[in-house]
Amino acid sequence: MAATIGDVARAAGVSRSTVSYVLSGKRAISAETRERIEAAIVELGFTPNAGARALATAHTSVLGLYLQFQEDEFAPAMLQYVLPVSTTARAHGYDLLMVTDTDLAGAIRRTTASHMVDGVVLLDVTYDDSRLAPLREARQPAVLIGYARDSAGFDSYDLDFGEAARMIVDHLSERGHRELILITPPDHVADRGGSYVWRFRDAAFERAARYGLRLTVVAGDSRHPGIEHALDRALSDHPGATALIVHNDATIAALPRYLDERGIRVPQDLSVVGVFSQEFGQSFSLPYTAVESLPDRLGELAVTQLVRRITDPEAAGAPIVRLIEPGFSDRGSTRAL
Amino acid sequence: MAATIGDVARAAGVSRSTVSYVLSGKRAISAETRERIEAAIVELGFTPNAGARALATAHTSVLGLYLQFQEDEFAPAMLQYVLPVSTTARAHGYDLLMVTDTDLAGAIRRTTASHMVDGVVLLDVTYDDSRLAPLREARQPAVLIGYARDSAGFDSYDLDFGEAARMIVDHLSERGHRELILITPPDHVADRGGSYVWRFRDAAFERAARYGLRLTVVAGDSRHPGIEHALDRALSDHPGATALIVHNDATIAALPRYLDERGIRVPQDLSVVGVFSQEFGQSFSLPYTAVESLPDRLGELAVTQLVRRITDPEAAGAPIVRLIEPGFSDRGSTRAL
DNA sequence: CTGAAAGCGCTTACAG
DNA sequence: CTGAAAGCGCTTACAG
Repeated sequence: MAATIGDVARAAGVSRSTVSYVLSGKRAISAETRERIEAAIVELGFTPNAGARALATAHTSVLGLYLQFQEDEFAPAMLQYVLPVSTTARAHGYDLLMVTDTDLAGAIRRTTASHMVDGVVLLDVTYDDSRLAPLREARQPAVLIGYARDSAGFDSYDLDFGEAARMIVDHLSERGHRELILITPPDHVADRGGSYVWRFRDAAFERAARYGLRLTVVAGDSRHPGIEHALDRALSDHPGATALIVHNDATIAALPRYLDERGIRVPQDLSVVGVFSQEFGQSFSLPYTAVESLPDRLGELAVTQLVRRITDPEAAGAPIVRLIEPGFSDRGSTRAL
Repeated sequence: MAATIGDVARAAGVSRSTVSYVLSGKRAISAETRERIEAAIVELGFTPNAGARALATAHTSVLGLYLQFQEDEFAPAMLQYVLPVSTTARAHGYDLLMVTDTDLAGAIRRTTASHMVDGVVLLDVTYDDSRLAPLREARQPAVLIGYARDSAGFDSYDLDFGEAARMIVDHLSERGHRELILITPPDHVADRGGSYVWRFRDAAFERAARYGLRLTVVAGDSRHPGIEHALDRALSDHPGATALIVHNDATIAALPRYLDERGIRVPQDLSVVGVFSQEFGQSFSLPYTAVESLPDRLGELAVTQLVRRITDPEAAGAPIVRLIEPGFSDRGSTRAL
């Protein structure tokens, strides 16, 4: 069987506590003793047992990442958040328990109550998220990626979708556009509490009104051919529109082909601005100017804050609600009129 | 603090072992005693501590899922495997530790040696995979998704890419095509040991030769505009080709738009067959007939076998190398000549 | 600078 | 049908 700390102690001729202190560095050890112990560790291939350590210290060095894949959502967008969370967690010495149960609230209860994780990262948070209740019962701190009505007790990070909308409307207004179409995520996303839908939309309306622009909103779809139908409807009902704002992953991914098929040239016939990340744009070869959604940055900030709250709750202070300013990437898909 | 088994025992007026046996069901307990204990469990909100349980039983009910995101690979394809692995693991009572360290071999060593996981799922396995060495040292069983030169000691599951190629060539041959183009994954994928590249290609060649068909192979790219260049080259160098076989995620995802732009109609001007999963086809709205890569099935089979090997090594028998027959989904993108 | 011992919260032979 | 006790492999006050 695998070597234990006792085996190492015996081989090095010291007590188990001394081995433990060499491992943790929590007390001064003489050079010779340390060397003997380190040699024994290497020799025996000793690695501390994680369960034993967790039991003794009451922490696991594991973070829980909870996410669900909605049947009606566009899956490829999700992965962008998983990787930076994982990478940042490791950079801080944490591993990641990835939980995708259908009953996420139950899974949160189960994994936090059994002390499998030191902290929780909740992805794709909705406005009245049912997963927050079990999270409030948990002993572990949590960070939300997304925006909830009541995030009391949790740090939360999200893109500033209001600002994203304003940036786009400003950009189009400056370029002389007076009639805009906005494709939003499908209605069921808003119904489910995806607040980015209305935060973006309301800000776009407000800004358009300020400039006296006409803004038409059409809910997109997440599946073919609903995507194309929504676009057809939007464009044929508003032949005067000169710019299309797309706040919908599935639609923007399908857009290049759609426009090619309809013979609509960008930006000559129509200006296009999207909301998506650098990487998403790359995966789908999207040639559109975009407000960038920065999943890397959100993931990193969220995990870093969570780790701070785990390791030094005092220093972490009161919970934060942080809205990140989007990036902007001009790919030349908007025309000056 | 959280309730322990001792608190439950005290509340129910029994010993800790009796509580434990109620939990595990490993011995008969009188109805009254059980009821009292169950009431106490609910009352105190008791959930066993996972670390303590792992220490006592030497198993964690956690599987490790190890994967890396190559800079030059097409990320959206990866997620398809993660979800079925996660779902199947939960169905068997296991949680998932998702590990994405750059140094995966080191991460495998670390997580297996510290006994954080009961078993290992390795994704995207290459022909001479450097992660197999640390896996051989591990006490835990492992399952490979992919195909390695020497998978001794591990169960492994992969799509039968040879059969996939034969299915496609047969299909095109039956429909009268005599000159075919095959777009493969980029060279670096094969260089890295992605054996599906040559298993597919060699079988395609062999089959084409049998029928006396002409088959031209062109390595695709994973990024825009290399994707388009490869397609341009392939099509202009072989104007007589009537069918395109695409064994490359990034290329097939970009293909609808590419063909639209070039004014090439499918299947009138060109027949197209791809290799991709149902879900991938859906995400990218791909209108092409395809041999299906069945990530759901592979993930499920792999995890089920891994769990069997963990729980009942005798019954699991000798390690398996299993190549799964692909699905076939005719979307009408091939023409009879 | 180092050791002996208690304790973390479970499970499971051993006894009755 | 149930209990007392040992043990899993660590960490960390307590002592010297």
